[in-house]
Amino acid sequence: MEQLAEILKAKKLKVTPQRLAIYKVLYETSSHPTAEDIYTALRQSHPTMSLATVYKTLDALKKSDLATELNIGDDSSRYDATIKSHPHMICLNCGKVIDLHTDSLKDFKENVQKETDFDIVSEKVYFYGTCKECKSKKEQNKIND
Amino acid sequence: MEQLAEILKAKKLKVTPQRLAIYKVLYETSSHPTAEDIYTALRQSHPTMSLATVYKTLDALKKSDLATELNIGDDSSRYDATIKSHPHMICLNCGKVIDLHTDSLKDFKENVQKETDFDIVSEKVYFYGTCKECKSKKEQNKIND
DNA sequence: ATGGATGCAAAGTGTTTGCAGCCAG
DNA sequence: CTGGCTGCAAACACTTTGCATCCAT
Repeated sequence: MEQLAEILKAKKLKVTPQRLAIYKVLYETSSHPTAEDIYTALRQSHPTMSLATVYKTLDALKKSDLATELNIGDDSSRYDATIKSHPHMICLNCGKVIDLHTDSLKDFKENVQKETDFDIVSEKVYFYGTCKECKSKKEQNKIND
Repeated sequence: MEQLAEILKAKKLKVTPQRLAIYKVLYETSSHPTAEDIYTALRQSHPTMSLATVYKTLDALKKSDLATELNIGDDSSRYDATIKSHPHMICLNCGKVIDLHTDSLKDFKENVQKETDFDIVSEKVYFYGTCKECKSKKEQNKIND
Protein backbone atom coordinates (compact mmCIF):
# COMPACT_ATOMS: atom_id res chain seq x y z
CA MET A 1 0.00 0.00 0.00
CA GLU A 2 2.82 2.26 0.96
CA GLN A 3 4.49 1.59 -2.31
CA LEU A 4 1.39 2.48 -4.28
CA ALA A 5 1.49 5.96 -2.79
CA GLU A 6 5.12 6.18 -3.81
CA ILE A 7 4.28 5.25 -7.36
CA LEU A 8 1.64 7.96 -7.51
CA LYS A 9 4.02 10.52 -6.05
CA ALA A 10 6.68 9.55 -8.53
CA LYS A 11 4.18 10.43 -11.26
CA LYS A 12 3.49 13.74 -9.54
CA LEU A 13 -0.07 12.84 -8.76
CA LYS A 14 -1.53 14.07 -5.49
CA VAL A 15 -2.11 11.15 -3.19
CA THR A 16 -5.68 11.28 -1.92
CA PRO A 17 -7.50 8.47 -0.13
CA GLN A 18 -9.80 8.05 -3.13
CA ARG A 19 -6.97 7.79 -5.59
CA LEU A 20 -5.10 5.35 -3.49
CA ALA A 21 -8.19 3.19 -3.08
CA ILE A 22 -8.98 3.19 -6.80
CA TYR A 23 -5.42 2.43 -7.75
CA LYS A 24 -5.28 -0.30 -5.14
CA VAL A 25 -8.33 -2.05 -6.53
CA LEU A 26 -6.92 -1.91 -10.00
CA TYR A 27 -3.48 -2.99 -8.87
CA GLU A 28 -4.58 -5.96 -6.81
CA THR A 29 -7.10 -7.49 -9.14
CA SER A 30 -6.67 -9.19 -12.43
CA SER A 31 -10.33 -9.03 -13.26
CA HIS A 32 -10.10 -5.95 -15.48
CA PRO A 33 -12.91 -4.04 -13.81
CA THR A 34 -15.05 -1.31 -15.35
CA ALA A 35 -15.32 2.10 -13.70
CA GLU A 36 -18.63 1.00 -12.28
CA ASP A 37 -17.07 -2.18 -10.86
CA ILE A 38 -14.46 -0.14 -9.04
CA TYR A 39 -17.07 2.27 -7.78
CA THR A 40 -19.20 -0.58 -6.45
CA ALA A 41 -16.21 -2.26 -4.84
CA LEU A 42 -15.38 0.91 -2.95
CA ARG A 43 -18.84 2.09 -1.91
CA GLN A 44 -18.69 0.33 1.44
CA SER A 45 -15.27 1.51 2.46
CA HIS A 46 -15.67 4.93 0.84
CA PRO A 47 -19.32 5.90 1.09
CA THR A 48 -18.80 9.36 -0.36
CA MET A 49 -16.95 8.09 -3.38
CA SER A 50 -18.43 9.32 -6.62
CA LEU A 51 -18.41 7.64 -10.00
CA ALA A 52 -17.09 10.86 -11.50
CA THR A 53 -14.07 10.63 -9.27
CA VAL A 54 -13.45 7.10 -10.44
CA TYR A 55 -13.53 8.25 -14.05
CA LYS A 56 -11.33 11.25 -13.35
CA THR A 57 -8.85 9.13 -11.46
CA LEU A 58 -8.73 6.46 -14.13
CA ASP A 59 -8.08 9.21 -16.60
CA ALA A 60 -5.22 10.53 -14.51
CA LEU A 61 -3.75 7.05 -14.14
CA LYS A 62 -4.04 6.50 -17.88
CA LYS A 63 -2.24 9.73 -18.63
CA SER A 64 0.55 8.73 -16.28
CA ASP A 65 0.79 5.29 -17.82
CA LEU A 66 -0.28 3.61 -14.62
CA ALA A 67 -3.41 2.17 -16.17
CA THR A 68 -4.61 1.00 -19.56
CA GLU A 69 -8.09 1.28 -20.94
CA LEU A 70 -9.31 -1.85 -22.71
CA ASN A 71 -11.76 -1.46 -25.56
CA ILE A 72 -12.94 -4.96 -26.11
CA GLY A 73 -16.13 -3.96 -27.88
CA ASP A 74 -18.24 -4.18 -24.77
CA ASP A 75 -20.53 -1.32 -23.75
CA SER A 76 -18.12 -0.01 -21.17
CA SER A 77 -14.37 0.20 -20.99
CA ARG A 78 -12.43 -2.02 -18.67
CA TYR A 79 -9.18 -1.12 -16.99
CA ASP A 80 -5.90 -2.76 -16.21
CA ALA A 81 -3.08 -1.56 -13.99
CA THR A 82 -0.23 -1.33 -16.40
CA ILE A 83 2.88 -3.14 -15.38
CA LYS A 84 3.82 -3.84 -18.92
CA SER A 85 1.64 -3.68 -21.99
CA HIS A 86 0.37 -7.11 -22.97
CA PRO A 87 -2.29 -8.76 -25.10
CA HIS A 88 -5.62 -9.83 -23.63
CA MET A 89 -7.75 -12.86 -24.33
CA ILE A 90 -11.51 -12.59 -23.97
CA CYS A 91 -13.53 -15.75 -23.46
CA LEU A 92 -16.68 -15.48 -25.52
CA ASN A 93 -18.30 -18.08 -23.32
CA CYS A 94 -17.74 -16.80 -19.77
CA GLY A 95 -16.64 -13.24 -20.54
CA LYS A 96 -13.44 -13.53 -18.58
CA VAL A 97 -10.50 -11.38 -19.68
CA ILE A 98 -7.13 -13.04 -19.34
CA ASP A 99 -3.72 -11.40 -19.47
CA LEU A 100 -1.34 -12.89 -21.94
CA HIS A 101 2.34 -12.68 -21.22
CA THR A 102 4.37 -13.81 -24.16
CA ASP A 103 7.43 -12.77 -26.05
CA SER A 104 6.02 -13.70 -29.44
CA LEU A 105 4.40 -10.30 -29.77
CA LYS A 106 7.80 -8.69 -29.97
CA ASP A 107 8.75 -10.55 -33.13
CA PHE A 108 5.41 -9.74 -34.69
CA LYS A 109 5.84 -6.06 -33.94
CA GLU A 110 9.36 -6.01 -35.28
CA ASN A 111 8.19 -7.60 -38.50
CA VAL A 112 5.39 -5.09 -38.90
CA GLN A 113 7.72 -2.21 -38.13
CA LYS A 114 10.01 -3.44 -40.90
CA GLU A 115 7.23 -4.13 -43.40
CA THR A 116 5.55 -0.77 -43.03
CA ASP A 117 6.94 2.69 -42.57
CA PHE A 118 4.88 3.18 -39.44
CA ASP A 119 6.45 4.00 -36.08
CA ILE A 120 4.66 1.88 -33.48
CA VAL A 121 4.30 3.62 -30.14
CA SER A 122 1.88 1.21 -28.51
CA GLU A 123 -0.53 -1.52 -29.41
CA LYS A 124 -3.71 -3.21 -28.30
CA VAL A 125 -4.14 -6.87 -29.01
CA TYR A 126 -7.27 -8.82 -28.16
CA PHE A 127 -7.92 -12.47 -28.85
CA TYR A 128 -11.49 -13.71 -28.70
CA GLY A 129 -12.35 -17.35 -28.23
CA THR A 130 -12.80 -20.06 -25.63
CA CYS A 131 -10.73 -20.34 -22.48
CA LYS A 132 -9.29 -23.54 -21.09
CA GLU A 133 -11.96 -23.91 -18.41
CA CYS A 134 -14.88 -23.41 -20.75
CA LYS A 135 -13.32 -25.83 -23.19
CA SER A 136 -13.15 -28.61 -20.61
CA LYS A 137 -16.68 -27.85 -19.48
CA LYS A 138 -17.87 -28.29 -23.03
CA GLU A 139 -16.01 -31.58 -23.20
CA GLN A 140 -17.76 -32.67 -20.00
CA ASN A 141 -21.14 -31.85 -21.46
CA LYS A 142 -20.40 -33.85 -24.55
CA ILE A 143 -19.58 -36.87 -22.44
CA ASN A 144 -22.70 -36.46 -20.34
CA ASP A 145 -24.99 -36.18 -23.33
CA MET B 1 -22.98 -3.06 -57.35
CA GLU B 2 -24.76 -6.08 -58.64
CA GLN B 3 -22.35 -8.27 -56.80
CA LEU B 4 -22.93 -6.47 -53.51
CA ALA B 5 -26.60 -7.40 -53.70
CA GLU B 6 -25.55 -10.97 -54.36
CA ILE B 7 -23.36 -10.99 -51.28
CA LEU B 8 -26.23 -9.74 -49.16
CA LYS B 9 -28.59 -12.32 -50.61
CA ALA B 10 -26.07 -15.06 -49.99
CA LYS B 11 -26.17 -14.05 -46.32
CA LYS B 12 -29.96 -14.14 -46.42
CA LEU B 13 -30.29 -10.44 -45.83
CA LYS B 14 -33.12 -8.62 -47.55
CA VAL B 15 -31.72 -6.30 -50.17
CA THR B 16 -33.16 -2.85 -49.61
CA PRO B 17 -31.89 0.35 -51.22
CA GLN B 18 -30.69 1.57 -47.82
CA ARG B 19 -28.76 -1.57 -47.07
CA LEU B 20 -27.16 -1.63 -50.43
CA ALA B 21 -26.12 2.01 -50.12
CA ILE B 22 -24.66 1.54 -46.66
CA TYR B 23 -22.81 -1.58 -47.64
CA LYS B 24 -21.55 0.13 -50.79
CA VAL B 25 -20.08 3.03 -48.83
CA LEU B 26 -18.35 0.64 -46.49
CA TYR B 27 -17.18 -1.58 -49.29
CA GLU B 28 -15.74 1.12 -51.48
CA THR B 29 -13.93 3.18 -48.92
CA SER B 30 -10.90 2.40 -46.86
CA SER B 31 -11.47 5.28 -44.49
CA HIS B 32 -13.14 3.23 -41.76
CA PRO B 33 -16.13 5.52 -41.33
CA THR B 34 -18.29 5.89 -38.24
CA ALA B 35 -22.04 5.35 -38.40
CA GLU B 36 -22.42 9.12 -38.54
CA ASP B 37 -19.93 9.36 -41.43
CA ILE B 38 -21.95 6.89 -43.44
CA TYR B 39 -25.17 8.68 -42.61
CA THR B 40 -23.74 12.02 -43.71
CA ALA B 41 -22.33 10.53 -46.89
CA LEU B 42 -25.74 9.19 -47.85
CA ARG B 43 -27.98 12.09 -46.84
CA GLN B 44 -27.88 13.65 -50.28
CA SER B 45 -28.63 10.52 -52.26
CA HIS B 46 -30.99 9.10 -49.63
CA PRO B 47 -32.73 12.02 -47.92
CA THR B 48 -35.01 9.79 -45.84
CA MET B 49 -32.15 7.73 -44.50
CA SER B 50 -32.12 7.58 -40.75
CA LEU B 51 -29.16 7.15 -38.44
CA ALA B 52 -31.00 4.33 -36.70
CA THR B 53 -31.15 2.45 -39.98
CA VAL B 54 -27.43 2.87 -40.39
CA TYR B 55 -26.86 1.39 -36.95
CA LYS B 56 -29.31 -1.43 -37.55
CA THR B 57 -27.76 -2.23 -40.90
CA LEU B 58 -24.23 -2.17 -39.55
CA ASP B 59 -25.39 -4.54 -36.87
CA ALA B 60 -26.86 -6.87 -39.45
CA LEU B 61 -23.67 -6.74 -41.51
CA LYS B 62 -21.61 -7.45 -38.43
CA LYS B 63 -23.71 -10.45 -37.54
CA SER B 64 -23.26 -11.79 -41.05
CA ASP B 65 -19.52 -11.18 -40.96
CA LEU B 66 -19.69 -8.63 -43.73
CA ALA B 67 -18.45 -5.84 -41.51
CA THR B 68 -16.20 -5.41 -38.52
CA GLU B 69 -16.57 -2.92 -35.74
CA LEU B 70 -13.33 -1.27 -34.72
CA ASN B 71 -12.95 -0.17 -31.12
CA ILE B 72 -9.91 2.01 -31.25
CA GLY B 73 -10.71 3.87 -28.05
CA ASP B 74 -12.38 6.77 -29.77
CA ASP B 75 -15.82 7.95 -28.69
CA SER B 76 -17.55 6.25 -31.57
CA SER B 77 -16.98 2.96 -33.32
CA ARG B 78 -15.63 2.82 -36.81
CA TYR B 79 -16.47 0.17 -39.37
CA ASP B 80 -14.68 -1.84 -41.96
CA ALA B 81 -16.11 -4.07 -44.69
CA THR B 82 -14.67 -7.40 -43.82
CA ILE B 83 -12.86 -9.09 -46.63
CA LYS B 84 -10.45 -10.79 -44.31
CA SER B 85 -9.68 -9.92 -40.74
CA HIS B 86 -6.55 -7.81 -40.45
CA PRO B 87 -4.73 -5.54 -38.01
CA HIS B 88 -5.20 -1.78 -38.09
CA MET B 89 -2.71 0.99 -37.54
CA ILE B 90 -3.93 4.27 -36.08
CA CYS B 91 -1.84 7.38 -36.61
CA LEU B 92 -1.87 9.37 -33.38
CA ASN B 93 -0.95 12.47 -35.34
CA CYS B 94 -3.51 12.62 -38.16
CA GLY B 95 -6.02 10.07 -36.86
CA LYS B 96 -5.92 8.01 -40.03
CA VAL B 97 -6.67 4.30 -39.74
CA ILE B 98 -4.63 2.10 -42.05
CA ASP B 99 -5.26 -1.53 -42.94
CA LEU B 100 -2.34 -3.82 -42.40
CA HIS B 101 -2.06 -6.88 -44.57
CA THR B 102 0.67 -9.13 -43.38
CA ASP B 103 1.28 -12.80 -42.83
CA SER B 104 3.29 -12.30 -39.67
CA LEU B 105 0.13 -12.27 -37.59
CA LYS B 106 -0.43 -15.91 -38.43
CA ASP B 107 2.80 -17.01 -36.80
CA PHE B 108 2.06 -14.93 -33.74
CA LYS B 109 -1.37 -16.48 -33.39
CA GLU B 110 -0.05 -19.96 -33.81
CA ASN B 111 2.52 -19.36 -31.10
CA VAL B 112 -0.09 -18.02 -28.73
CA GLN B 113 -2.43 -20.89 -29.49
CA LYS B 114 0.37 -23.30 -28.59
CA GLU B 115 1.48 -21.42 -25.48
CA THR B 116 -1.98 -21.12 -23.98
CA ASP B 117 -4.89 -23.48 -23.89
CA PHE B 118 -7.15 -20.88 -25.40
CA ASP B 119 -9.01 -21.49 -28.67
CA ILE B 120 -8.73 -18.33 -30.71
CA VAL B 121 -11.79 -17.60 -32.80
CA SER B 122 -10.95 -14.07 -33.85
CA GLU B 123 -8.73 -11.20 -32.89
CA LYS B 124 -8.46 -7.44 -32.93
CA VAL B 125 -5.04 -5.91 -33.31
CA TYR B 126 -4.41 -2.18 -33.25
CA PHE B 127 -1.08 -0.44 -33.54
CA TYR B 128 -0.84 3.17 -32.46
CA GLY B 129 1.92 5.46 -33.65
CA THR B 130 3.01 7.71 -36.47
CA CYS B 131 2.31 7.03 -40.12
CA LYS B 132 4.77 7.41 -42.95
CA GLU B 133 3.33 10.73 -44.13
CA CYS B 134 3.30 12.34 -40.71
CA LYS B 135 6.81 11.14 -40.13
CA SER B 136 8.12 12.86 -43.25
CA LYS B 137 6.17 15.99 -42.40
CA LYS B 138 7.87 16.09 -39.04
CA GLU B 139 11.20 15.70 -40.77
CA GLN B 140 10.32 18.64 -43.02
CA ASN B 141 9.52 20.81 -40.06
CA LYS B 142 12.81 19.97 -38.42
CA ILE B 143 14.64 21.07 -41.51
CA ASN B 144 12.64 24.28 -41.79
CA ASP B 145 13.24 25.24 -38.20
C1' DA C 1 -49.41 -11.88 -48.03
C1' DT C 2 -46.13 -11.28 -44.40
C1' DG C 3 -42.08 -11.06 -41.93
C1' DG C 4 -38.55 -8.29 -41.81
C1' DA C 5 -36.79 -3.32 -42.71
C1' DT C 6 -37.39 1.63 -42.29
C1' DG C 7 -37.62 6.00 -39.91
C1' DC C 8 -38.99 8.94 -36.51
C1' DA C 9 -38.81 10.20 -31.75
C1' DA C 10 -37.90 8.93 -27.27
C1' DA C 11 -35.28 6.46 -24.06
C1' DG C 12 -30.97 4.51 -22.48
C1' DT C 13 -26.10 4.04 -21.21
C1' DG C 14 -21.59 5.15 -20.32
C1' DT C 15 -18.84 9.12 -19.72
C1' DT C 16 -17.75 14.05 -19.12
C1' DT C 17 -18.27 18.64 -17.24
C1' DG C 18 -19.24 22.76 -14.18
C1' DC C 19 -18.66 24.32 -9.99
C1' DA C 20 -18.51 24.98 -4.93
C1' DG C 21 -16.18 23.21 -1.18
C1' DC C 22 -12.20 20.64 0.44
C1' DC C 23 -7.58 18.95 1.28
C1' DA C 24 -2.69 17.50 0.13
C1' DG C 25 1.60 19.53 -0.54
C1' DC D 1 -1.99 29.14 1.29
C1' DT D 2 -3.29 27.37 -3.24
C1' DG D 3 -3.81 24.51 -7.01
C1' DG D 4 -5.49 20.42 -7.71
C1' DC D 5 -9.10 16.92 -6.23
C1' DT D 6 -13.78 15.59 -4.79
C1' DG D 7 -18.61 14.91 -5.36
C1' DC D 8 -22.96 16.17 -6.76
C1' DA D 9 -26.02 17.03 -10.53
C1' DA D 10 -26.65 18.24 -15.01
C1' DA D 11 -25.15 17.79 -19.57
C1' DC D 12 -23.33 14.98 -23.39
C1' DA D 13 -22.59 11.80 -27.16
C1' DC D 14 -23.29 7.64 -29.06
C1' DT D 15 -26.35 3.92 -29.56
C1' DT D 16 -30.64 1.37 -28.96
C1' DT D 17 -35.59 0.75 -28.79
C1' DG D 18 -40.71 1.05 -29.66
C1' DC D 19 -43.85 1.28 -32.93
C1' DA D 20 -46.49 2.34 -37.05
C1' DT D 21 -45.69 2.06 -41.79
C1' DC D 22 -43.62 0.13 -45.76
C1' DC D 23 -41.65 -3.09 -48.99
C1' DA D 24 -38.76 -7.22 -50.68
C1' DT D 25 -39.54 -11.77 -51.32
